[in-house]
Amino acid sequence: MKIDASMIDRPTIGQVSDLVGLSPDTLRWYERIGLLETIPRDAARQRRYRALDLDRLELLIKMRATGMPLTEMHEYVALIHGGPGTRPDRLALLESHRRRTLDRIAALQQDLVVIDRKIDRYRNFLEDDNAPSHAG
Amino acid sequence: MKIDASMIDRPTIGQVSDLVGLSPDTLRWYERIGLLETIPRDAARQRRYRALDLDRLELLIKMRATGMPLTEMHEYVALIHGGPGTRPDRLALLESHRRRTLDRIAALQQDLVVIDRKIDRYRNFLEDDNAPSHAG
DNA sequence: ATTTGCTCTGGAGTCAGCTCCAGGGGGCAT
DNA sequence: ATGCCCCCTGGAGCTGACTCCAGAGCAAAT
Repeated sequence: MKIDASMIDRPTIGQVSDLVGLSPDTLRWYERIGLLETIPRDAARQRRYRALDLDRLELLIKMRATGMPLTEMHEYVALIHGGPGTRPDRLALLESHRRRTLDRIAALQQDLVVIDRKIDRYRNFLEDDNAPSHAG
Repeated sequence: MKIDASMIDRPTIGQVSDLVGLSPDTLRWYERIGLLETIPRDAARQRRYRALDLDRLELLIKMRATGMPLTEMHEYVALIHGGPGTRPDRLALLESHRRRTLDRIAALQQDLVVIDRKIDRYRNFLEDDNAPSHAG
């Protein structure tokens, strides 16, 4: 196999999959539903991802990881398609997502308090089992 | 309607729903799949939740809120059914969930970094738009 | 006595987000 | 030229977690 620039710069779907941790099926599916642009194909009609596709993908993955629903990612992509004039809207969308994520982190910490209380109760049970009554 | 102790101590499904924020359908469904014990019924065959049902429910809700899948909640309930001898296992389950939740919080914060970078880029775009070149 | 409102059961439907599959290449190692 | 491995498309299938519905009961209000 001859090595050319496209091999280095333009990974195939399997390489991207290994790189970012999404399955090839998921990558194809993101493209189908319009989260990614149509990825350019090589002579054999196989996908070759460009740097800009990977950049978009990185952001999408972080959005997903922080719990943004696909519908909202769709909105974001639609704004991109709307051109530079939509930058304030994109900023607003990201800022509001950021706020929500911080709120969710705070909520998680609160929820953990209840679980921690339960953990403490179980720890006490176990202590009592090991030292049933040192005054008996 | 005569007010008796059961009205105060034993809320109906609607009252519990208002209290905890799960729909009556979801409460019935949690019972069906065995996350909650069979709730005792009153003379009219309607559910009357006891304090211990509500305690369990509170924990389940916090488990869900912190992302524990139903299957693992099932395991926890199965351990309860296994009697006091399973307390070490229940503790282990809760502790491992606690760890995972802390890890997830850390991951969320990391993921936000990428989003924050994007936000900064958009902020810079907007600044440039407002003051295109102060040396022009 | 009829309407209103909550509840019941059991089963079906929904939605998000993937995941799998059939049927068909291309390219390279043996 | 025969595997083998990865890739293609389009559509179907799956899982988790609910959510809705039909058909019925009881009880307080009008």
